[in-house]
Order: sequence, then structure tokens, then C-alpha cells
Amino acid sequence: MSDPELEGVQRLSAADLGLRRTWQRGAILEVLADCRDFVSASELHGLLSSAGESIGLTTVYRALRDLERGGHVDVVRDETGSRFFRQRPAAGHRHYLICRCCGLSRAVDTEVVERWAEGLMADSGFADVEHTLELVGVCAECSPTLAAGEPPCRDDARDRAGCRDRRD
Amino acid sequence: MSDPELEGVQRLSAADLGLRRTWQRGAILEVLADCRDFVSASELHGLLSSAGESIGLTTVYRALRDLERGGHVDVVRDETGSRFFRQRPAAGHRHYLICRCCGLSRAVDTEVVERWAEGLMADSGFADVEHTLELVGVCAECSPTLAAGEPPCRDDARDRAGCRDRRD
DNA sequence: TTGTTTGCAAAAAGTTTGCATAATC
DNA sequence: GATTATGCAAACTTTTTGCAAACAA
Repeated sequence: MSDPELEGVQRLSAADLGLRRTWQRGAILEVLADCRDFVSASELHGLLSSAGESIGLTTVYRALRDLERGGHVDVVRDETGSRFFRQRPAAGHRHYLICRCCGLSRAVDTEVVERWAEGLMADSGFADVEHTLELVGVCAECSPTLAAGEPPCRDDARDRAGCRDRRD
Repeated sequence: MSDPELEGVQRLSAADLGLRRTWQRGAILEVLADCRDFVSASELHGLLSSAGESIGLTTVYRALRDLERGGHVDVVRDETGSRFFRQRPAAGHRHYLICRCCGLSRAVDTEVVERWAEGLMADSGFADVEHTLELVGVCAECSPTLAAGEPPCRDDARDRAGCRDRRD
């Protein structure tokens, strides 16, 4: 397979979420499944527009909210607090290492962290512990660019909106 | 000592940050140092008002921004994206386990995670990796309350604004 | 004096809500 | 036919910015 990281990502249907099927939700789920990297609500909205689907931004937000409730997307935040969504691989809970320059996301092995968090729950007296781990850095491809003294290519990060495959 | 978790927390002065001393900054730093748990900008602003210090909310935001830049506060987000600040113990980078019910925060040993993150940086080809780890759960004190079927006491969490010592 | 800081008001950004209309089950 | 979803506009929250006046060094 060409994309091990996305193994297990499959088309969801509204029915899977216990919701009514509308063409809007169908379109949203389809575009989301095609996205390799994280997208924000408005990026997703833009992608839908580009695809010729005119869907209200509100509807996109509501769909993402429902997906989040159902645990079907991973959510990360950037430093401004806005959220980015990515359909979750079948395996479940995952964490990503994200390039602050180009937006590339890569799933990382977080077994160590997961086990640690479980132990923590037992030791601390806390129940129902959920964890969020955000890892941002500069990927190998971007490092030379940054080292060359160019300003952070944050704008390039918006290329995520294009959902192009940034993997080698 | 009665509060091992806060060992190393000390009064900062504006001078430590390379900034001019104003009574506003002094008051902000003092109230922040007295806070046991995380506070939001507006909570801090409210505390200052209660203390008789009339300081603009903008000023509070700017002070927190400067503290963050200088690495003098730990910052966490709640699920709505708002930020909460806490003066960082002298030891440096720390993570907290926070009760989603009452807002109690407890520093946790994250050495495992720190080492894992360092290894990750070496393996992944990513440079300059920063990590944020958020752990929320329900503390032992709140668990019975929740188990009793009462609604999450999220409003109580606003008691953090009172900076009362919620530790035993 | 000179550059920094303050505080107000206004802007900005992201997200949510109200409500009438439209579609699904 | 009853319920749920949509979409527009408006509200909302948190945070940032512009700018003139006040202040620290």
C-alpha cells in the first residue's frame, strides 16, 4: 500500500453516525476522507466550494462537531486556538507530529504515552482521564528553508487546504 | 512545606522579564503568584478588580503574553479554546492533570513523556519539536459527586477565579 | 527627554445560536 | 407527517490592534 499511515481510513456515511443522510454531509465526509492533512472548518468549506458544492459554513461546523462527538476525527489546535480536523484511522486514538512550516502531519507511535497515561490515571486518583498531545516541529523538508534564514513559511501551511499529498 | 507542588514558585518582578516596572505589572505578577490553579485572563482581571486594582483587560493580556514569551507561565486550554495560565515553578517545563469538574490542577511527573519526545525528535527528522500535553479528568473529590448523577460542576470550576487552595 | 506602557474602543477570528425553510425518515 | 437538517444572519467569546495620553528610565 502506498500510504501506511492512512490504513484504515475509510468512507464514513451519515448512517454510521446515527444521523440522517443528506448530500451535504455526504460531501463533507467525502472531502474529509480525501484529505491527507488536517483541515480547519473554513478550509474544508473552501474545498467544498472548489469542488462545486455550495454548503453553509454552519453546516460544516455542525458536521465536524458531530464527527468529534462520535470520535471519528482527531482534533488539534494551532497556537491561535483554531482547530484542525482529520478523519481518524480505524485503529482509534492517535497523535500527530505536525510541521509548523508546511503543515505536514505524521502519525507517531504514542504507545509509551498511552501506557504512561493509563498508569497515571491509576496513581492519581483521577478518573476518566483524557489526554491531548500536540507535537509541532519543523520537518526535514522545511528545515533547510528555515535555516537559510527565510521567514517561516506559515502561509504555505495554508496549502493544507489543497489536501495535496505532501508525503514522499 | 505544605505545598510541595509549588516549590520554586517565587515572586517575579518586571525587571526579570526585561520590562519596565509599572504598578500594573507588579499587581498582575503578585496575584498570579498567589494563584494555586490556572486562571484565565479575565479571571485574573476579575481578581485584580476584587483586590481593588483597576487594570485594563488589555494590559492583563499583554502581561500574560510577555510572561508566555519569557517562558514564565504554563498555558493550557480548555475545550472551548480559551487559555489558562499558571506561573511556572522554577524547575521549568511542566504538565498538569486538571479536574474538569472543579478545576484542581496537579503537576505530574512527565519524565517519560519528555524523554520519549526527545527520542521522537531524533527519529523523525523533525527539528525544533515542541510538545503540549493536556490531561483532564475528574479528581477523587469530584468523582463521587459525578457518580451521584449530578451534572458536571463546570460552574464550580469558575471557583478557580477565587484562587482558593483546593488541595488537601 | 525618549521610548515604553497603559487603557479605551474597535476590530478580528473562530465558533455557535435563532429561526424559517427544506429535506429525510 | 413528524422530526431533523440546512443556511442565513446575527450573536458571542476570546484575543489583538490603533492610538493618544501617562509614565518609567
